[in-house]
Amino acid sequence: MAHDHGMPADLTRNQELVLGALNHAPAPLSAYDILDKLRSEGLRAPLQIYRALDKLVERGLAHRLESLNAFVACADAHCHRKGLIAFAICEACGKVDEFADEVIEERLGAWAKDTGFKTERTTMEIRGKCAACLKAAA
Amino acid sequence: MAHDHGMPADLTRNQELVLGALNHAPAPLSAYDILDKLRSEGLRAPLQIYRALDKLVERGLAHRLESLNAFVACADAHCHRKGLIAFAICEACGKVDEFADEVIEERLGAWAKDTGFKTERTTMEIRGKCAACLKAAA
DNA sequence: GCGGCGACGTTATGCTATAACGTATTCAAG
DNA sequence: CTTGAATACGTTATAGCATAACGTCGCCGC
Repeated sequence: MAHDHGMPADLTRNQELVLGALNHAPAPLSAYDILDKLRSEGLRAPLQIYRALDKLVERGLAHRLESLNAFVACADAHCHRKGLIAFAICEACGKVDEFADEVIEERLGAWAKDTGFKTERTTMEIRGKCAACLKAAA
Repeated sequence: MAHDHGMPADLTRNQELVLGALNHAPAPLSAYDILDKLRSEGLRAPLQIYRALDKLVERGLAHRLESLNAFVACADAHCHRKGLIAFAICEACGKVDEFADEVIEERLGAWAKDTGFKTERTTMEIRGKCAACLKAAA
């Protein structure tokens, strides 16, 4: 497959459009960025975007990056990755790398257990420069 | 000391006021929350708050919580904690617990080394319910 | 003195997100 | 069939978060 943008079949039109926009973007998009890309499709209001994003995030098809107030498509289009996901965000090119680490997850779990905290959601975001940009700058 | 709010002596008036507001708050405050608390001191514009916050965060006296768009005083008023800090935010009472974990730091460092990513800043925020609130709800 | 620097104050503006309302569609139970 | 719940939709208005751009002031070293 040259371009794997397979999406679940049961998305609504708006959800499909929003996910499509995220899939084709090389970097995270804000809700308003997405709106601008989709005006030609008839979308007009921020709420149309936010509502679609809520569903997509809920289903694990997209992620919200808290430190950017922006969104990305899930790196793995097929499976909803379980557990904690970390994001590495390049401040030069904007690309986002997504990874999981069981050890980190286990450490956070241990901390929660020790303190009696009930975790509902965890965000981990690393800002910096990716290898490609470092190389290009050298 | 009953109430340890010792601050560095070289803060400007605005920085002192803002840090004071954060120190006395039981939960994170948004910049506008702070502004409202400080109107009686003569502060009027958001920028006055944001400028002070920038400096405080830069010096490690306060932290920004990305997932809340809000700020807290550093839990340890004296030393600027080094390295990565994780925040556990209770969605019931708003309290924030701040902790560090070398293992996590080491794992992220290893990931960065492997992929050639140069980390500049990391945010880790856990949302959930604290032990006290869980107990109260039971 | 003077020039650089950093903090300050003010106005205006831009970006991010949600409230509140009503409508359209689907679908299953009665 | 039809009625009611559930869900998505569209629109307008508004709330909440953050910064641009300008000029001023006071400090300090030269």
